[in-house]
Amino acid sequence: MRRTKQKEAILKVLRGTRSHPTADWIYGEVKKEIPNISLGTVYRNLGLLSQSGEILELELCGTYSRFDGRRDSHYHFRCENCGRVFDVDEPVNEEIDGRIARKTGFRVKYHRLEFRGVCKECQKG
Amino acid sequence: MRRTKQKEAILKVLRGTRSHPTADWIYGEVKKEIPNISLGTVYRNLGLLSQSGEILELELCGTYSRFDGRRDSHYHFRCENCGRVFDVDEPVNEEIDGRIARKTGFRVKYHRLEFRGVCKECQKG
DNA sequence: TTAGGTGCAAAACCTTTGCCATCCC
DNA sequence: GGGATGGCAAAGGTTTTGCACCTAA
Repeated sequence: MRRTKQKEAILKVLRGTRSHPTADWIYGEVKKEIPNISLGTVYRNLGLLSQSGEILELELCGTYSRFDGRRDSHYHFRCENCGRVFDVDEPVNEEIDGRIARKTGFRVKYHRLEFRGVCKECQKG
Repeated sequence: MRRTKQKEAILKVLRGTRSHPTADWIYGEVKKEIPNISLGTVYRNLGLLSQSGEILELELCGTYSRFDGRRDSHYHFRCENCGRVFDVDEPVNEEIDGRIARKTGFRVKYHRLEFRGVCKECQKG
């Protein structure tokens, strides 16, 4: 991966905030330093950086939302190869929400836990 | 929320699968029963149903991706009111991935844990 | 009766891509 | 020099919305 001033600037913005910004917000910030940078470049670099592990893309949804008809709380496993989502049969940790609430002062309603990796079928290939 | 045959059909499809489908797949299934249903209706009903808690929308990302400049593994809290994402200072559970891997046969690389609720600032309002 | 729901189509939106110029190694 | 990048703009694909017509309650 080549080092460019655009990439540096994006990284600097990202390291300098704790706000988990969107691509568009990053674009706005970087624009202050490189006025003619394009949004496409921001996206391309975010992709490169997260691919190389230098940054983290939160909640990589695939591209579209998925829905679940189960009403009980449960966890998920997402295969990074085929994109499928499986239910995981692991007891839900009931006490952790309260602990986080006490620690942070936030009102915690519930939590979402998702494992990532490669499903059985994709391991064969 | 009014009961309509479209809503019933969507719910039936969703309850009858374990595949965590996308809106578009659901649309295709429901179309078999109600050929002239529109994709807009599917989206509207999925919204209503998940709002009322009858179904679960996985990975409600807001609409766009968010990025994080931190490289170490950590957890997040997402405020359902203002949409902001915060880091949570809770030690990462290192052993759970192995346990899930043994149990499921999947290769588990890591997990993503996100708490949901209302942040301190939004509680004031 | 009437507020909420539906179909259709267009709009909105975020993200990706093609093309060509430019820059780093 | 030559392949990787950048800028620009158009394309892509999912989701939302406006509007006029229904329909469940």
